[in-house]
Amino acid sequence: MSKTDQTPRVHRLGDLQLKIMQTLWERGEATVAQVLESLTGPKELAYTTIATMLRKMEARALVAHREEGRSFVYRALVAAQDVSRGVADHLVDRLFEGSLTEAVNHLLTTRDVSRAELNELERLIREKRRTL
Amino acid sequence: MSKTDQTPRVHRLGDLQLKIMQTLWERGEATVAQVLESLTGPKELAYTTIATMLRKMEARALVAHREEGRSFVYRALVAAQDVSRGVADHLVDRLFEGSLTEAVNHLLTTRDVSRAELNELERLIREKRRTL
DNA sequence: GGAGTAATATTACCAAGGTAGTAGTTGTGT
DNA sequence: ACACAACTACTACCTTGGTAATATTACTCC
Repeated sequence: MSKTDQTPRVHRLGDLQLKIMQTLWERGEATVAQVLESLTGPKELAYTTIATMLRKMEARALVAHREEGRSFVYRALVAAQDVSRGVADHLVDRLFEGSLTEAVNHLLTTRDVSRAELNELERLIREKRRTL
Repeated sequence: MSKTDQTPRVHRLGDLQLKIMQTLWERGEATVAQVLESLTGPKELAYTTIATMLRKMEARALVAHREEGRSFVYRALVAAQDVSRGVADHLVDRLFEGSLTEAVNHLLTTRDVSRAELNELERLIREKRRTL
């Protein structure tokens, strides 16, 4: 680790942070304005809110920017996979003591699941088994 | 809603809060000292840390207490199911746009899964299908 | 060159989680 | 009665996420 630790704790990203990351993952790069645009939702956020958040995220090494004219073009520094993995693992550990089957079981019993989804899940399992 | 809203946002419980809740769920009731005892881990927390946290949680209507002698005996006010459901749902929505199969797929591909677990998962799916 | 505008920079606030010290209270044993 | 131990109450502080206003800078267009 060269400078100030690095290695951001990828789990525990806030909701807004996640949404911003998702925009960056989708588009590869985005300016503040573009991130703001992509954030459709009930509540319209202020331009500076996004800008501030991005700067905070840069301080945590989640994103980086390059300058293009007078604008900053941000990109993600962490992969979507790493984040989902971090968040999901953290949750499985916290709630189900690391048991994957417990977690899936919970999802199956508390959510509405269609027959088609069940089929899809079985397909995924069979596929996974083949790679084992 | 009679007083100050009620209805705690059960997702977004902190790590410590979750651990405390789990102790309460397991034991039904517990004093501060008992919660502290049950929190084995690398870092020893101070007695007052637990006490303060419990008071904050009571303010958020996550727990309640009764007095027994000079001690407070706390109990959970929200069910384990509700919390895991809230947390898990929130995560599936945030990360996988509500897609259960996406979520499970992610778990399967990023984690080590044993053959036995895969079998168990298939069993769960078959069982779920029967109740549909 | 001055007005307007689009960006970033700075600053501020609030809420919540986490952590804990200190102060006050009260029961208990000698 | 008095010290001690066990508790709660109060206070404080730090961090992070979230939200945004205000200030500054710089480009662009008459």
